[in-house]
Amino acid sequence: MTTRDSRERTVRSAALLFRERGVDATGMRQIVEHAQAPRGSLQHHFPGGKEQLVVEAVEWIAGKAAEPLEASLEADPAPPPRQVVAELFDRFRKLLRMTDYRAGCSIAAAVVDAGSASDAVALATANAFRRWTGPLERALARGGMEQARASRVALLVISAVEGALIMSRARHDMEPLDAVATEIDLLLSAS
Amino acid sequence: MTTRDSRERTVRSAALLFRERGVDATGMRQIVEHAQAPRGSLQHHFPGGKEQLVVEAVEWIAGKAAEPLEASLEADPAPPPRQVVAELFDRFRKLLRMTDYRAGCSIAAAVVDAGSASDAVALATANAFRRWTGPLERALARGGMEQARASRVALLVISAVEGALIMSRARHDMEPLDAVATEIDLLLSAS
DNA sequence: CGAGCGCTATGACGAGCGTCATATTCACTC
DNA sequence: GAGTGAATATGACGCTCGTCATAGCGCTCG
Repeated sequence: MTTRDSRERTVRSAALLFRERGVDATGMRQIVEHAQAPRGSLQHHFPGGKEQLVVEAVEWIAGKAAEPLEASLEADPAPPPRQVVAELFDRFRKLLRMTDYRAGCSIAAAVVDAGSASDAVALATANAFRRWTGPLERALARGGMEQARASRVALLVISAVEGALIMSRARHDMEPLDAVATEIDLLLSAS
Repeated sequence: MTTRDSRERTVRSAALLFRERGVDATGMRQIVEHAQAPRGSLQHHFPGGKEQLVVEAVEWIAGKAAEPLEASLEADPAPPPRQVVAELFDRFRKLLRMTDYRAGCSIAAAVVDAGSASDAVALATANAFRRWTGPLERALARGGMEQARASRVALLVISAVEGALIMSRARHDMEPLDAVATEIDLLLSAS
């Protein structure tokens, strides 16, 4: 019932707050408050403490973001890679616009703030990125791209998105993300 | 004498610590300790508090990283853009290797941790990125690339570097950075 | 010599942090 | 309806944080 809801809401709120303020600057009290969840359940649901919450938040947001990618992999008339990538950029464009350039990527935040300090977090972030590059790589290969190149291009696309997200946040404008989207599309067209 | 040294060492240490642990997780006491600088001078040298220190650290590291780019712009036999970019990747490869994948980019750390909270930091990070894209863009344009495209490609290169840095840190291996370097070089070859 | 100033030393302040110990309430089964 | 374990409430713990107030150096210049 509301019980499992409250646990899930906590994980979700953690991910949302992390991507705006960073992991370290986000306190557990703020998380449960944002989630409208009881503070008393923190030690019950997350006995592993903040580290566990960070890991679960990373996994949650990774799944959330990987869904559309995996979905388009299984779609009947498989959409061309160009379209899959374009939609990926669109989602981040919308995120930046909706939060007035305040939000970034929760996973990047976890890497920057806690990646060097906790092996568990480092592992979670590495897996999270693979959930993005994996489907993308398969989509590219199925689109006719040589396997080794598909692997590299998938890494390039995700790297470019992550980096452009940071630059657009810093500049408070969409130019980096737009420019990167344009050039990546060009690259995919020339396949 | 040692006086100005100590101030500069503090800024330098701040930048170095930020890129490993993030801005928020790095305390002022740790910074002066790392810099072997007197704690008492903090309020004297940085009356603006931690925010000022973050801004100066961002400016310092941005200059440090922009130096080679600007230098190759003024070199007599101007090196081809491909080489300039390759050397850029090499420097970050070395950084990752030397710190066992613990270090990332101080500027990215500042954006993630404090970019949304402080206008001064946001401005400093935006300017820092421009100090990288600017010379790169001019190098590309001088290499024969159309101006609008040179601007986009410069943004792509820096974005890709920043993103690959994050992914390589998370995975503790060089594959993302290597893959991105390869693909970017391919893109520049096809110019 | 001594006044002034750049720099440093030191300790305290209030706030927030993550964590824990200890109840208390709730839901559900025998 | 008693009992049982999951879920929540509450407050305190020790620690670190950024900042500040206050004082003490060491140097130069009048």
